[in-house]
Amino acid sequence: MAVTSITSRPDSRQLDERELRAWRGMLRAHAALTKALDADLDGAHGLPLSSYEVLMYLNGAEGRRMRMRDLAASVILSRSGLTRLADRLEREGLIRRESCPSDARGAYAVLTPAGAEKLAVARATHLAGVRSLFLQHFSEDELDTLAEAWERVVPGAASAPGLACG
Amino acid sequence: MAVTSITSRPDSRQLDERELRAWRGMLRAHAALTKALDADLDGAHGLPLSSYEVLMYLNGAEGRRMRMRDLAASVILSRSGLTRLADRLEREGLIRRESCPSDARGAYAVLTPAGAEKLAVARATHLAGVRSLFLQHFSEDELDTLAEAWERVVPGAASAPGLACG
DNA sequence: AGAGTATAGTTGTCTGGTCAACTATCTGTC
DNA sequence: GACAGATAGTTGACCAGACAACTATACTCT
Repeated sequence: MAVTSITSRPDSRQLDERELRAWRGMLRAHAALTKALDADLDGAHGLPLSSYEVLMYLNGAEGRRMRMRDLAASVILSRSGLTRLADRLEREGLIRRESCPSDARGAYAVLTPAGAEKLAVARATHLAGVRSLFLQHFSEDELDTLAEAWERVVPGAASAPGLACG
Repeated sequence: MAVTSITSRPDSRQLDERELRAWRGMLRAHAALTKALDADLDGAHGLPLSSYEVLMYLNGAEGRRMRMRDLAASVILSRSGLTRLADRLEREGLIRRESCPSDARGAYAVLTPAGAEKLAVARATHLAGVRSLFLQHFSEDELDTLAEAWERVVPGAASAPGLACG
């Protein structure tokens, strides 16, 4: 009588409407959100979302500095991608690089005072955007449910390091 | 797309843990999912996710053809981006362009038999991926809940055209 | 009918990202 | 303590998209 359960859903057929709504909905929502947030941030402060995230992670880190590899993982970028992003931010004076005393291969990205200042100004914009476009649509319980859902899909997704830094 | 009301309430309070888990969780889950799905598809069939989506939409459309602008909106690409993607697909023989009799400015992208064949083969891979990486983690009720959430965030996100085409 | 505006698609140019290769350094094993 | 991988970061080459400009066509209004 076969109300389809998780385990008995056929695997070879097309996605049904329910599945499509959940799946494509996420793709579309993500695209719309990131595009809008990036436009806000870049428009208001000339700071693309990816740059903002670097500053944000650095600001939340011990000594306002992070190893490049960790930073790359945090902002979801390849190491080379982060190298180039860091180049740009360094050129703008928002971060600087420092060599790592305990590992001569390594480098820290360090938030400069100018970078911290920029972040402080941009944060209001970004947080307002995240709230008005995303968070406000959900109750606290629903946010927990969502977080739990992400955790199921990608273990560690919700419980990432660098929390509580905006 | 830009948030125009951001100045009305400059709530720059940090996000709390609950909010961060829900928000960053989505960013991370999305990144991980699309990366994994693209790798699957491209690895198995030399067909990137974006190409797959074009074929999929065409296959589900009336006469296996769509106007370029509609296709661009469906796959979430700029018009120029779609022009270039269509160029590649046409070069591979998976689609062809046809002029539009009712509007001389317009062009159809039409799925070729080779494209339909390619899609048929790749679909199993993609659907299996979407199921194993995403859908299987949720009950039917939860999928409905998710779809409803997307709809709240971006009206129309879940109820997009081109449904029921895999 | 003609003028003015809007739209479809393509193109030039640029940016931001990936991957693979490279150098320098670290670590574990014999 | 030297050698054989691993690992950190950078660089070169390349690619996919975005945006703006352009051409051609369609629509609207008088």
